Amino acid sequence: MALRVYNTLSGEKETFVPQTPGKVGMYVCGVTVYDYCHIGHARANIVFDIIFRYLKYVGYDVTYVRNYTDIDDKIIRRANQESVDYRVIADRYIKAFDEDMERLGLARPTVEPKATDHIGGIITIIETLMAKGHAYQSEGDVYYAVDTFPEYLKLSGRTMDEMQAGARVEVGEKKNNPMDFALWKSSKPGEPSWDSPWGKGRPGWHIECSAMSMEFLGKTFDFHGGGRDLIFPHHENEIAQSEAANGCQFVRYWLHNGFVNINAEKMSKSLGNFFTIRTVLEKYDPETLRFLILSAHYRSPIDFSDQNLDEAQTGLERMYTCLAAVDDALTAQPSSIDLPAPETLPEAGRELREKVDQAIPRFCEAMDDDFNTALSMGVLFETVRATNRFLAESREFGPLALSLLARVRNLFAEAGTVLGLFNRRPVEWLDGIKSAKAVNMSITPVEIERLIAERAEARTAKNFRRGDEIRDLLLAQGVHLLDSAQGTTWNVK
RNA sequence: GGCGGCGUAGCCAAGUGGUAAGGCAGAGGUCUGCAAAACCUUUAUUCAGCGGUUCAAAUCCGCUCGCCGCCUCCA
Repeated sequence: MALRVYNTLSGEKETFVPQTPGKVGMYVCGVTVYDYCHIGHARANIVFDIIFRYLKYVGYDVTYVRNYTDIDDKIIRRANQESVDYRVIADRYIKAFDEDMERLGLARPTVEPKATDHIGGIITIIETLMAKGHAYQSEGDVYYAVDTFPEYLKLSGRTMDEMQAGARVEVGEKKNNPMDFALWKSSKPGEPSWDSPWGKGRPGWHIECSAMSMEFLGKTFDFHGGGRDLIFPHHENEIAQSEAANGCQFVRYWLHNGFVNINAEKMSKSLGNFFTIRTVLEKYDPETLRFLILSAHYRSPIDFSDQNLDEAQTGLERMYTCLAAVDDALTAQPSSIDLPAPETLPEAGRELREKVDQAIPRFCEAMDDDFNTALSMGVLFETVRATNRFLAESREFGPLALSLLARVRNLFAEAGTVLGLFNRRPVEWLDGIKSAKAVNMSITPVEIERLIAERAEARTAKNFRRGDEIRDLLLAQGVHLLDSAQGTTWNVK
């Protein structure tokens, strides 16, 4: 089954054929580093992290480039506000971004270039564009003349007329056409600047991506990704620059992720309705956030709320609880060889074996269909149910059963390398969730343990009334007791 | 105003022509001294509404209603 991806350029799902067999070049627009990242950034980065991981998983040699935009108006403004060099701001938020992505469990891209390290390449492209008549100088600035590129707006599928109809047309006296955009901006005194054939200045926003992608991936490469909101103008302008300069196709498959919404509205800085990644991670586990993001298709909008995060956590707990039980069965078994002779699997076992046999193929089939993570997680949940059933119906496990459970464990580990989940030992993850919940309780774990001990004595003495009193008392505090043959443990509701 | 997308159970969500995955929540049951977890059963004759095409539509077409996005920095 071949990988099929939705290409924004064609508006259709297409079978992916790499430019060079066995290799993939992929560029994703990173962040402008002037503030902490919010959940929208988390989604974009997680989505492309999964795509990166899956491409590697199916055997491609992937070169993944994700840039930092470290020079920009907003960075300069922020630097002025704090009266520091722009570099201080850029470096601070690059560090913050790296920390956030690390906590979210993102795989490191192959290259993470900074715009300011590629000024030379940027200038070269602008010179080429000027030489070819696609750009013109105007009062120290250099603009791209969109009229010279007939295919302009092919990505967003609109026409110049449609774009301008009703749109606020800012009259840029410096521009020949209001739709023209800056390739190079002259700098005001005191602003960061680089020398160029057009005087001191800095690059426009779009040109850096053309320069960096060409540097690391060549003139034509396979995937270019980013949020939907980058389609216009950013990606449209990148196409105009790169294709006009190089005279060949820029990107073969354009991928765009959907937004994170708050109450059905786009989360954004300008609306002020955003949550930073670090704020969310104070309360929720990184894998929980990842789970929530993976539970919807990457192109659909996703609503962000505590309720959705809570549900995601419950769902992940279900998976981890199952894996913990599998680990238990796998390690708690006597290693002696005098286990029951070659057993035949009970019905639940045969059903599980069937699920296990199909799990990875079905998982891949889902991922092959434009990275359908929501469907792929459905496959995992079905495996969880079959596993739990088998566990619940088996008293003891023979070699056949144990090898089946080991396969369950392996398939989750395998799917986990693609989804970026199940990185922790199940019991550890569950303990982490438990203690996070316990923070909000009015009772300490020590007290809970003491009450459990008292209850155990009462129960031994068949004093169930006292035992139940203690259970109810703890329940009132949100503590559930779990009795088992091994003793009593507790969990937080 | 122009262009585009979406509307699937109480909630989240997959499904783009063949008769509705999965998760959460709910109900009943098994297990348990009682619970919890787990398991079993159950919860949309129906996919915003109305019409059309087809042997067959949530899936294609048209219209209506509602929500959202882009057209300006934005993941």
